[in-house]
Amino acid sequence: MKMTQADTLHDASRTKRQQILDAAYTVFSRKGFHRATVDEIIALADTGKGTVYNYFTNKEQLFYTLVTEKSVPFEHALGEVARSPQPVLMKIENMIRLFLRFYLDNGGLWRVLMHEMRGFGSERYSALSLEQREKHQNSFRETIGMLQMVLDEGIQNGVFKECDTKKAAYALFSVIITMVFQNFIDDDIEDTAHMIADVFFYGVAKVEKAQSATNG
Amino acid sequence: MKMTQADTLHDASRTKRQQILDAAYTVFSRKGFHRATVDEIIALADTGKGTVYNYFTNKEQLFYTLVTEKSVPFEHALGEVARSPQPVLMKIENMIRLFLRFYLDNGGLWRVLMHEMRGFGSERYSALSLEQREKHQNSFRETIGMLQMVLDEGIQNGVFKECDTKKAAYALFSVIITMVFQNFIDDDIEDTAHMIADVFFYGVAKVEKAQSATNG
Amino acid sequence: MKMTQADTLHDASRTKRQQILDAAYTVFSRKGFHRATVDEIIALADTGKGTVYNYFTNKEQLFYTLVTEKSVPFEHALGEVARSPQPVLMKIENMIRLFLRFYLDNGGLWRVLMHEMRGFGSERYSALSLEQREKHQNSFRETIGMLQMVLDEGIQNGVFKECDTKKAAYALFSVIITMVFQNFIDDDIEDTAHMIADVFFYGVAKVEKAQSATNG
Amino acid sequence: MKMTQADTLHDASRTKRQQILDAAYTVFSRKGFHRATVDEIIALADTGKGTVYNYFTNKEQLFYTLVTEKSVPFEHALGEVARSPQPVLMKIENMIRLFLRFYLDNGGLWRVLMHEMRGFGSERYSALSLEQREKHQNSFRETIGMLQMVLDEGIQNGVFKECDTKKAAYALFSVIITMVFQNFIDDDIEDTAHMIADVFFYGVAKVEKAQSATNG
DNA sequence: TATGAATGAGTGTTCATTCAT
DNA sequence: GATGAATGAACACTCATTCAT
Repeated sequence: MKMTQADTLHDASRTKRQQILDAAYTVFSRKGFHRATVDEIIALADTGKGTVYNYFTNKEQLFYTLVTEKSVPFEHALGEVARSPQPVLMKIENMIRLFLRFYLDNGGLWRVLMHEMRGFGSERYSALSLEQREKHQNSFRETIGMLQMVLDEGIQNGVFKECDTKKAAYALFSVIITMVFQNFIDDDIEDTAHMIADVFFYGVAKVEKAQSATNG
Repeated sequence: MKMTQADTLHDASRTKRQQILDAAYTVFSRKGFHRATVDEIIALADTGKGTVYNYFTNKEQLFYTLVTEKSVPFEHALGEVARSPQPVLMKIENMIRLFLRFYLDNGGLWRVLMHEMRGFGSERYSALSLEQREKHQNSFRETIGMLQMVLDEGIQNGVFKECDTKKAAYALFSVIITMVFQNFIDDDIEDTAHMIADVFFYGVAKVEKAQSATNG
Repeated sequence: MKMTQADTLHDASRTKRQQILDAAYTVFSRKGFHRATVDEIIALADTGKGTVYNYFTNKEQLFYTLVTEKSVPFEHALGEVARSPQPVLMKIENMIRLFLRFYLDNGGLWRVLMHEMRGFGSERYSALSLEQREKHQNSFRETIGMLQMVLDEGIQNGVFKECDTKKAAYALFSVIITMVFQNFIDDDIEDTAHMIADVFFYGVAKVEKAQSATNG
Repeated sequence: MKMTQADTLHDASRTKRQQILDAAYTVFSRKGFHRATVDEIIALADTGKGTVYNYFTNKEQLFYTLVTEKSVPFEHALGEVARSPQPVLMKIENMIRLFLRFYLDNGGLWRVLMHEMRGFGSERYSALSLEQREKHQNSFRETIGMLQMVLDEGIQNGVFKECDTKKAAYALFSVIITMVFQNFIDDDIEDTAHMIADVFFYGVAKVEKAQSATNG
C-alpha cells in the first residue's frame, strides 16, 4: 500500500502526539500534576514545547486526555463482564481481576487523578476545571456503579444479604485499590483477586453472626 | 481579673500561632499542599507574612506541625483501645469508631497528607522532605499496625480465620477512609462503625463458603 | 542580503543575552552584587524576567559569566606581554598600561568582585559560591603572579633589588587600582603608567639610601 | 564614691550600647553590611531587638557610629605625628606604623566601609545615606591628606622629588592597606613599616634613573 | 506543523523596623 | 529603658503559555 504525503504527515503527527502522551504519562505518574513540568515532559518526549500546545490546549487538558484514553477501554471491558451471564460471585471476582490489572498498569496516574479530583467524590478546588472534574467523577461513579449493579443483582438472586450496595461497592473498590497502592500483589493477580473476593463475600470472622460485637 | 503581663503575652502569641494553624488547616485541606499559598493562609489568619515565619520555619514545617498536632492524641487514643482488655470484636468496632471520628474531623488534611506521602506507602517525589515523609509514614504504619495487632490477637483467640493480617488491616482501613471521603456517614458514626465491622467480620454473602466464586 | 533563519535566531538570542549582560554589568557596577536586583537588570535590558533565567542559572552565575567574559581576554593579553622578549622595565610599564586600561573599563564591576571575594585574598562569607570564589581568586592571583614573574626576572637580570616580589607585585597592583578608583587618570593612560612605573622603580626620595628613615 | 540609681542605670545602658556596638563590629566585619543581620547582632550582644533601635536610629546609623567611634582616636593620633617636629622620613614611617596597627585591628570593618563608600572616592549608590557617605569620605580624605601634608613638607625640605603628592599619598595608603588585607604582615609591624617606607622612598630598581623604560 | 525563545504572574522566604507592654 | 512579637515591602526564582519563524 502506498502512503501519500498527507498520510505520512498524519502518521508523523500521530507519533508526536503519542510521544507526548507517553512522556506525560510517565512524568505525571511519577511527580503528580503540579510537580510535573512541561519541560520535563518534552525532554522525555523528545519534542518541542510548542508542539505540546498544538495538540493539547494546556497542561490540564493533556492530563485529561491521558486519563480518558486509558479509562475508556477499561470501562468498556468492565461493562462487558458486568453484563455477562456468568454467576454473580464469578462476575465480581472477574471484575476485581480487571480492576487489579488496570490499576497495576495505571496506578501511578490514577493516584494523581484521585488527588486532583479530591478523593473522587467531593467538591471544591483542584487543578482540573470543574467541567473536567465532573466528567471524571462520573466516569468513576459509573465504574463503581457497575460493581453496585452486580451487587444488586446478587441481592435479587439471594446470593448477597440485603445491604447498602453503593457503600459496599465503594468498599470493595477501595480495598482493591489499596492492595495495588500498597504493593500487596507480589504473587499473582488471580490469587489476590480471589483473596479479596473471599474476604468480601465471607468476612474474616470464624464464628457465627450471633457473637457480633454489639448484638448482646 | 487576674492576668499577669507574662500571661497576656503568652496568650497573645498562642493566639497568633493558633490562628495561623487554623487558617493553614483550612487552606491546606481545601487546596492541597502545592496550591495552598502562604498569602491565602495569612489572609485567612488575619496576620502578616513574617509572623508565619516567626512560628514555623517554612511552609512544609507548618504543614508538618499541623499534621503532628492532630495525629498524636489520636494515635494515643487508638493505642489505648488496642491494648484494652475488651473482646476483640468489640475492640475492632471501637477502633473503627475512633478512625471515623478522626477522619471526619481531619479528612481534608489527611487526604493531602496521603498524597504528599504518595498513597501512604511508597517512595518517590513529594513536597515533603524525606525525613518528614518517613516520620509520617511510620506514624501511618503504626496506626494501621494497631489494627493488625488486634487482628493477630483475634486469630490467636480463634475469633478470626487465618489470613494475612497486614493486608486485612489495610483493607479495613481503606474501607473506613472511603466511607468518610465519600460522605457516606450521614446518619450516625455508631451505625456506620457497626456496619463496617459487620461486613468486615461476616462478608456480604448470604450463602455458605462452599459456593465460593471460583469453585464451579 | 544573506541571512538564514538559523542566523537570525542565533543573532536574536545573542542580542538578548548580550542585552542582559550589558544591563547586568551596569547594575552590578553601580549597586554591588546584593543591592543589584534582577528586576532592575531586566528593566534596563528591556526583557522579561524569565529570559534572564533562560540564559543564566541564577544571579550569581550571571555575575560570574560577566566577570569571566571580561577577564579572559585581559589575562591573555597580560600573559603575552609578560612572556614577551622586551626589557623588564618596559614590560612592567606595558603591563601597568594594560591594567590601567582594563580597570578603567571594568573598574566598577571589579570593585564589586573584589568585595565579594573579600579583598581578593581571604576566606569567609560572600554571595558567591565557594567554587566560583576560588575560581576568581585563582584568576586574580595569576594576574598578579604575572607581575611577580616579571619582577623575579628583573632581579635575576640585576635590574631590581632583592626583595619579596610577591609583596612588591601586590603593592604595584594596589597602586594601579587606586589610581583608577580615585579617578586620577584624567590626562592620559600613557602618562599615568609612566608615572606609576617611575615611582615604583625609583621611589619618591631625592636623597640617597644612606639617610633611610630608621637610621638615625 | 557612691553610685546613685541614675548612675547605675546610665552605666547599665552604656553597657547595653557598648554590647551592641561590640557585637555589630564583629558581625559587620565578618559578613559585610548587607549580609549582617540585626538578629545576629542582638544574638551576639545578648540584648533585645528593640534595644538596638533605642540607641541607633537604624542599621545604617549603627554602622556609621561604629566607624566613627573607631576612627576618631586614630585620626587624632595620626594628626599628632603629622604635626610633630620629627624628620620627614621618620614621620612617614611612623605614620605607616599607625596605619598598619589601625587596619590590623579594624581591617574587617574598614573593608566593608570602603565597599559601602564605593572605594572611598566615588559617587553613586550605597547602603549609606549620601550625607553619611560624605562624612566618611571626608574623614578618609583627611586621613590621607595628612600623608600628603607630610609629603609636601618633604618636597619643600628637598627630601622628596617634585611630584603629585595627592597621588603619591593615595599610592602609599593603598600599599599599606593591601599589605594588611593580604595578610602580608606575618613578622612584625616595625619590619613591615620599614619595608614599605623603603620601597616608597627608593623604589625597587637597582639601576639609575637614566635607564627608565620610556626615557630613551 | 514543529519549534523554542520570550514572557510575567505567582510564590516562598528574608529581614529591617515598629510599637505595645 | 528593655523587649520581642508582629509586620510587609522586597527579592530571587519557577514555569505554563504564547507566537514569530
